[in-house]
Amino acid sequence: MEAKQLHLDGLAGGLEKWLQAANHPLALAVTGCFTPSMGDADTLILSDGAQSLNIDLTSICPADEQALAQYLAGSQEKYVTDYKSTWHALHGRGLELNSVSFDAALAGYIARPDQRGYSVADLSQRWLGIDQEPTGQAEQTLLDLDGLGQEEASVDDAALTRALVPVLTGQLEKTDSLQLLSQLELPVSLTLAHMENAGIGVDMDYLEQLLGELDSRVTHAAQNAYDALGHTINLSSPKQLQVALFEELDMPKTRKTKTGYTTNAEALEELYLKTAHPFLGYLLEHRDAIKLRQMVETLRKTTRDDGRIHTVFQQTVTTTGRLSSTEPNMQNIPARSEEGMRIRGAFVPGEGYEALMTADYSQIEMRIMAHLSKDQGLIDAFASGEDLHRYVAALVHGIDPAEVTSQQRSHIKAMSYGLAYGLSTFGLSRQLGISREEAASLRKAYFARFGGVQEYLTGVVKQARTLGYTQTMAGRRRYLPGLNSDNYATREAAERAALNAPIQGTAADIIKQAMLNVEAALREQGLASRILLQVHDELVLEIAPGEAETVQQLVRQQMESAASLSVKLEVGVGLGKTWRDAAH
DNA sequence: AAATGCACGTA
DNA sequence: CGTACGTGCATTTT
Repeated sequence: MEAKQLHLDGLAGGLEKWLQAANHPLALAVTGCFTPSMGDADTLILSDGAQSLNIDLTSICPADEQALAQYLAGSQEKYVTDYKSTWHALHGRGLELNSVSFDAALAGYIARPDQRGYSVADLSQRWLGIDQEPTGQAEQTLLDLDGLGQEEASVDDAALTRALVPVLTGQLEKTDSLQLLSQLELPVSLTLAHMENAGIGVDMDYLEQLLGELDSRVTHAAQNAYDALGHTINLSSPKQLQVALFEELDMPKTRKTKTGYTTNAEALEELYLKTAHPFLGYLLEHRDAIKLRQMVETLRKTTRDDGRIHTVFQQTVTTTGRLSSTEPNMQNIPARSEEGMRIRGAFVPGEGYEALMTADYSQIEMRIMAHLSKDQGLIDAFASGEDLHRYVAALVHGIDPAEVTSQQRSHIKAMSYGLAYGLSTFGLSRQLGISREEAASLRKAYFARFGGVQEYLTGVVKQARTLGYTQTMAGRRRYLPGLNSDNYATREAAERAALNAPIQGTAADIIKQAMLNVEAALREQGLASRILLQVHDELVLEIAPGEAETVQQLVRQQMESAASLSVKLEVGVGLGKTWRDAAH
């Protein structure tokens, strides 16, 4: 773990000096105050249930310093890396702090999730019209634990944050978003802090063995590729590949990109069918192996001394309300290929735990579509208990579910999923390898049976054009100025985004609520099992000895009741010694 | 050193 | 001509 330093800046500068002198191990940064529901923006309130401490940040006195020192004395160590962690650092110790700039950052995000940049400087510029330093200044102030001259800048941050309070509060009220912030996002932030602090266990021996294997795969594939080509090139350079493929080997040209011709996997597969040149096979093998190798290496490097990976969940990044994950990204660990799944085998329960559990929503976006569209056919499809795509295919083709061929089922499956992100008949035909006419008639047949879905989708876009934004079930908005663009491509892209945002966003609302429910229920029942990861429609939990059965029931119950839709929410649960084994 | 483009992993 | 992301590498720009 990193060395701990204490840091209080801004209006608490007096405290900072005192605590530095006392060489206190806790890192803590407070720059300003934002309380959407209560006032007292100048007061720092620490409370752990047994006692609370109020400090007037505008007039720190020695008595305040004494009280805070006493208060902090028993707390466990934390470190601060950004606004969220500032907030987490306090909440993670069972304290409540009503008034840090993290709240302002989240409030700014809720007010306009389509815009990026939620530092105090960004927010002040946007909402107060105050041009401060270029972006990044505010974070640097927080991060610069040893910095000189930070006090003055920090005072500005604090003052700006306080000035933001009424503006952002008003904005949240105006957009009916205060509840979304206070009842969902701020509580979820605490859950995320717990998950990040917990991290996920890594089997380092397994990972290193995997790395060795992949290394040799990379080496062999590269050597074979060079032999097939007759000389060495940088296989990772699209530019050099283009020379080799389209000039030396004189292969047919692929789809154009801005800088030449694509060399992506799909195009290479096609070239292989046309030319059967062995170089292409080795190149694809090299691509695959080097990608996996690089990913394993990243995981190895980011595993901390405690043998665990502590990802960071970003809460103010996506336009739809989903989380994202960085350092490393734990939401794109391979799951589809057999080879890729081996990476999931590296994630294991840590000491004091006996298993990992995955719990994922089954077809949550289609269920949300059924609910939002009120399409009786789709609602019945889910109520029937029949396999969804088989059932839908049977209706579309007017046959018995038992007569549906596997191709019919897969085509309908692609069509259904495509609806949620505005897939065109052109795109559908390309994806399924059928003609545009066939794709168009499939779409027509589909909407003949599921007219409610079509009406819903066109209605979403129409409403978004009128209002300027879409909305999720929890009231999360996405603004789409592109809907009125003069540019055809821009407008079309905005329409697809408008189709997708309420569906993807509502799924995000639901799983966030589920995370709160699950965590609360685990705590309530005194269980030691805990949530480690969220992957959009899936939770990964670490299971304490003897708790598997109880937790399985609890998780399923809490996730299924996170929202009340006109179709049932179904949750699949898997248990295993590794993340791979816990998948199902 | 920073920005851009391509490729590719996830839901 | 398919929504939402993050990361790494090569290459280009500053």
